[in-house]
Amino acid sequence: MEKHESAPLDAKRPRTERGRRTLRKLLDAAAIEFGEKGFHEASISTITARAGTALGSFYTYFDSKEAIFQALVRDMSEAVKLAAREALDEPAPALERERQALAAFLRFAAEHKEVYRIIDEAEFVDPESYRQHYETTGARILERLREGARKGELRGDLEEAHAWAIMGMNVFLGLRYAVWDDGAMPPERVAALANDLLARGIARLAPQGD
Amino acid sequence: MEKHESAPLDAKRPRTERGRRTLRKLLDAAAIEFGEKGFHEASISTITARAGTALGSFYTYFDSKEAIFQALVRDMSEAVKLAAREALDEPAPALERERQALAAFLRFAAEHKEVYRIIDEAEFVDPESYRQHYETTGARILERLREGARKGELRGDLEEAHAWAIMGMNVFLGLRYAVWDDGAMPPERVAALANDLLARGIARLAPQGD
DNA sequence: TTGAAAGGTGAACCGGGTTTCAAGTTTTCT
DNA sequence: AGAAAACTTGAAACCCGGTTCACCTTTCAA
Repeated sequence: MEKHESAPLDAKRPRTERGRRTLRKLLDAAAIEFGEKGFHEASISTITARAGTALGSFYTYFDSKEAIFQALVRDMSEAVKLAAREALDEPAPALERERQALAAFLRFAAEHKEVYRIIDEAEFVDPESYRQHYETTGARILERLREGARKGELRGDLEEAHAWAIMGMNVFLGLRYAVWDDGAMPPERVAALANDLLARGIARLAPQGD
Repeated sequence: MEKHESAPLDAKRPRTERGRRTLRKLLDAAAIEFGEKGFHEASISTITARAGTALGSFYTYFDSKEAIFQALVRDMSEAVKLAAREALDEPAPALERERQALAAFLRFAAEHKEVYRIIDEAEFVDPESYRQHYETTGARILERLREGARKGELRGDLEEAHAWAIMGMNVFLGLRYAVWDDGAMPPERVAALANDLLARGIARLAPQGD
């Protein structure tokens, strides 16, 4: 079986248990380093120092600084996805699910601020991964909305833009109340507020549907 | 795009008409350069080349690459604010105003993608300015919501988090439909969809207000 | 047991971009 | 007009971190 060049790691995949451990250490160290300092301020020598390996070892696993950043972004995008999936295990009414999803996201963001920062910085360091992350996330939200519509709980005319609106809401609330001001407002309260906005809108008296 | 620098430029303010022109040329060139390449890839020598001045002249006006970036972010934050204010001149129902504000923002973002990119990158290059931009913007939205509540058009329990939710919505819709996919959907349509979400929520049947 | 492949090491290389500077030019002020 | 202040210039100093490389150690499979 040949290696497709889809992921840059293919050529450099560790073949050994020791190798896998080192790769993991590098990734973990990079998450901390990039999370704390951002891409530019971060240095590979600091990453290897944190990981407790030699500078040269870095290049056994990654072709460049960009490469490890990309690997990290995809890793984390996956982690976020999994965290969300877990929080949505049990079936529930559509709106309730959105509330749970946001609450879970807020808790996750508060707990892993680096993740937040790194994915955001991907907009500039690795635009393709950034785009992919949000397109995937948006698609998952839209899927939930459609399911809600199917069950008759949500409006039937919801489309991609609605999913993006919800996603943007969630991301900004995460930035403000989980990353910047962790603890000012409990995730549950923020999620409840946002969910209520989603459910009723902000108008004084809800008008009839058309 | 006026400048009322408070801090770092004071020592370096131009005293002369010629100086003012050069400063302006540098700022304009920097907007293009940073917008196209991002902070990292951008280089001061390219900026001065674009501006048609010598490399050394740069340091007559700015202490560092970071300094000009910061000046730019504040300049643009101001520009966005002004564009929004213009679009909101005439009084209108609260919800209608939000629709207009979003439509104006989308048009502005499509027309000035660099602005969008630069402000976003400030999260990493100049966090303080970034924070300030969004806190100010959020405060203005909240102010509009409160006014709407005062007039009896909006719910009375709207708070900062609601403003941030709306802001996040707007920003993400701007990223998706103005910056990435300009023209896929006209600003007016996106704004109408989002506004409708704001007005009614996404539930199938709108429940009563409190 | 042993050779080959995988992994580890860190000093040195290297390029490129920021920043400095000393000398020139233009503008302003008296 | 004359001198000081403002501004310009671009070559070169400086800095710094990414990347390479030749050699060493560990793991693995036959």
